[in-house]
Amino acid sequence: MPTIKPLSPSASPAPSSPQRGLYLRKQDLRRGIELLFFAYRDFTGEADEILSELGLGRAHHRVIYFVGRQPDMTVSELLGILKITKQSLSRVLSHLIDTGYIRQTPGVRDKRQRLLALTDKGVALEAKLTEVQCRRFAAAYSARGGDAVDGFVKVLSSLLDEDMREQLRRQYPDRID
Amino acid sequence: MPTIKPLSPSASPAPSSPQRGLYLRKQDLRRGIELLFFAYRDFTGEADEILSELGLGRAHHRVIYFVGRQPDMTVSELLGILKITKQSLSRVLSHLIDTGYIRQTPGVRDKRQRLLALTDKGVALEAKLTEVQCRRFAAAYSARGGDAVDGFVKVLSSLLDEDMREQLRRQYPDRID
DNA sequence: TATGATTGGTCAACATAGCTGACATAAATC
DNA sequence: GATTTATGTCAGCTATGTTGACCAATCATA
Repeated sequence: MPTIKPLSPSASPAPSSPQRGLYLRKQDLRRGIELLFFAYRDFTGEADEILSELGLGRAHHRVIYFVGRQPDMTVSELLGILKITKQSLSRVLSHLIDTGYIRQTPGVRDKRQRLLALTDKGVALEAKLTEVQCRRFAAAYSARGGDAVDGFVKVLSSLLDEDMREQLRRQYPDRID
Repeated sequence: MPTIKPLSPSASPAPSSPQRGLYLRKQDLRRGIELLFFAYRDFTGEADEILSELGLGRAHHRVIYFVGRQPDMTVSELLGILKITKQSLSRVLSHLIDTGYIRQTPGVRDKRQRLLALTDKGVALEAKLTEVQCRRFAAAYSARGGDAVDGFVKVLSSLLDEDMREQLRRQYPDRID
C-alpha cells in the first residue's frame, strides 16, 4: 500500500496563532494544490463510471450538464462556457444527438441558431449524474457546516480567472462574491 | 453589492433545526459543482501554458510535482498517488528521464526499486510551475482570509474518497481534518 | 439589394494521455 | 529452486483536445 510521506517538518506554529497570513506558508499552499487535484479527481470518478457504462465520457457529461442547466441554450453559449473548439464540441454533441440525449430546435429570433435541450432520456441521465455529484457535495457540506461552505465557495471563486469570475457574477447575481 | 444570503447559522445547528442545511439546496450544490469545474480548469491553465512551450503536458507536471515533493520516491509510490497505469506513467516518465528532468537511482534496501528524483533542470522547472500555482493560491487565500481557507480545506477534504482522505491524513498529521 | 458578418457544421490530420493485454528481467522472498 | 514483486516494454485502442480549410444558411446593413 503506497502512502504519501509527510512534507519536511516546519516550525509548525499553533494553528490558532493570530499571526496574519499564516496559511500562506509554502506547504499550506502546496496542500491546497494537492487537495484540489485529488478532490477533483475523486469528485469526477463516480460520474465517470456511470458514463463509461453508457459509452460516454466526461466531455459528454459536461454538455449534458450545462444544457440541462440552461435549456434552449445556443451552441455559441455552450462553447463560451466549455471553452473548447467547436470541432471538439461537434464530435460530442453530434453523438449525443444521434443517441437521443439532446435535441436541437431552430432559433425563433435567429434562425441560424440551434437551440439545445435535453430529451426525456437526456433529462433522466442528467438527473442521475447530478444526483451522485450533489450527494457527494451535500455530504461534504453537511459534514463541515455553513461557514466552511462559505469559505469554500469564496476561495474557489478567487481561484478563477478574472473573466470567469465576472461571467459567474452575472450568472449568480444574488450570491456572495 | 448584491445581498449576501445567510448560508447557515454559525455553529453546528441541531439536526432538527429548521435552518439546517440551508446551503444544501439543489442550486447551491450545483454552484459548488460548477465552481469546482471552472476553478480547476483556470487553476491548471497557467502551468499548462508554460509546459506546452517545453513540449510537456499536464501529466508530466504531475510527475515533476510529486517527485519534487518527495525525492527518492519509488515508481510504486508514484503510481499509488497518481492512480494511473504503469504504462501511462512509463511514457511520461521515460520522456522526463530522456530529456533530463528526472533521474533514477537504484534502491539501496531493495535493488529492484528505481528511486526518482529531480535533476537541477527538473528542480528549476518544478519551482517555476509551483510558483505560478502557489501565487494563484496565495492571492485567493489572502483575498479571503484564514477562516475561508479553513473552510476551503475542510470541504475539499470531505469531497475526497475515504481512502484518499486516509492517505492524506497520514501525510499531513498536524493539520485540520 | 448586394455585401459582409455571424452561426453552425464538416472533413482531415494530429497530439496528449488515459486504457488493456502480453511478456521480460532482475531481485527479493519463501 | 520456485514464486512473488518491482519495474519496464511492445502493441494497439479510446477519448478528447488542437489547427486549418472550407461550406451553407441567415442576419444586418450600406
